[in-house]
Amino acid sequence: MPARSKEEVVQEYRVHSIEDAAMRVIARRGMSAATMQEIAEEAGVAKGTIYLYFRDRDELVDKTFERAITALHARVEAALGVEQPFEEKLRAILTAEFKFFREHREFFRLYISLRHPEGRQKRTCEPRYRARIERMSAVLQQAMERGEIRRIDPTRLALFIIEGSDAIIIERVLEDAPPPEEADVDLIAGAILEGIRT
Amino acid sequence: MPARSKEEVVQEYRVHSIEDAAMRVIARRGMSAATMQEIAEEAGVAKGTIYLYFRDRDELVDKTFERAITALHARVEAALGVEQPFEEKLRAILTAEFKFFREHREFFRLYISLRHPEGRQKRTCEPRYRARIERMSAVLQQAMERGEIRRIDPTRLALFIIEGSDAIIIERVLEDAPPPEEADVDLIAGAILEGIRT
DNA sequence: TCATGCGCTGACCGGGCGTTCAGCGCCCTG
DNA sequence: CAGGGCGCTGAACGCCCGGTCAGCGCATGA
Repeated sequence: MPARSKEEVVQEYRVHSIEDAAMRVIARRGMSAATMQEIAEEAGVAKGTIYLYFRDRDELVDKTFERAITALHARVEAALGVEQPFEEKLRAILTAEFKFFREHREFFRLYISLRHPEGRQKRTCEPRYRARIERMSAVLQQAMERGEIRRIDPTRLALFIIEGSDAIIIERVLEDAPPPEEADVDLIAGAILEGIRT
Repeated sequence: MPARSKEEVVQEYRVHSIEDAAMRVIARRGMSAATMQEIAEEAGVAKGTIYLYFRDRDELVDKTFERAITALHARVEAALGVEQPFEEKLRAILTAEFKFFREHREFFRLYISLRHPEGRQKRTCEPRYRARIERMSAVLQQAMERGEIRRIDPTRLALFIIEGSDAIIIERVLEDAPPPEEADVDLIAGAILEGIRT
């Protein structure tokens, strides 16, 4: 039983094509230099067509970000087991994020641009980013309650870990031949768990 | 003996006024929404006047960033003693950066925007940012040679620490009543030196 | 095969912004 | 006090880009 009519399938296909095109153009031109014209060309449609599926440029960018970061959240959530020691959870999160950005290299610039929104454009983007922090914060808090890690302001700590890791993830995206993922996961997990003092 | 003539003094004053105005406007509007018109009004001059002192918008933004980040580097350098244990160096760097961004709150948005440049605009900005990483990397490397901290890829580690700290610094700028600076310095230094495992 | 309409197109519009430059007035000098 | 030039001004210019819409052609169904 096809719950979705043929029209809906076509519609969804178009929407996704355009979002994918937007992501690629933003990745290579940057957020502010990405024009509707170029996005349309990249998607193989006319400029006007985009406006049949998205109200305006903001909505297109918003929805594109939304879809990607929802996928990222899902990936992280799927990697997290229920009864896992903290170290495994941390490594699972990092590994999931590394893998996600390896498979979606085009996403990184959109992500960079929308973490700290400039003008308006905070409808969906910034809350979604904050949700990443809050998720990590919750994991940290749970580990503190279990006595696995020291008691430290979990939100601050989450911010520190996420942004530090993101910096390494972005660096990897820009590198021609990044080191193996386990090496960077070990580096981060080791530094944050054991500290760097000898 | 005035090495600088009156004209030079006036010129420098104008240049600085305009740069300061640019920084304030970028802080409140965001990089892409900051117009030459508004920067001119903020500086109390006509739009055309800006072009007597800067070739174009890019040069203005560039020079503004340059001046601020040079001041930041100087502040960090001044805070670093020669023969200091690593922990003190790390705390000195963090404290200097916290203090700098507290006194130059307007700088943070320019800093965010130019860390990862979009189009061209990499003449001075990105290298200056990389220099921050390299400076931290050098401090880490020295500490490794002295056996104060474990041997870990110093550039990666520097990236992790700087970006993690920057995230907290930016968070503080956006907070109405941030916690005492020592609290956040302790958090970062503690987490990175001793780790968070109990 | 023809009529219908729906989805797509892309030329066009309007506004905004960076950049220019002709002129104005103030200061400095003789 | 008169003349000149230098620094500043802001109206005007042109480009660029987001957004629109009249019309075209293809698929569909009779």
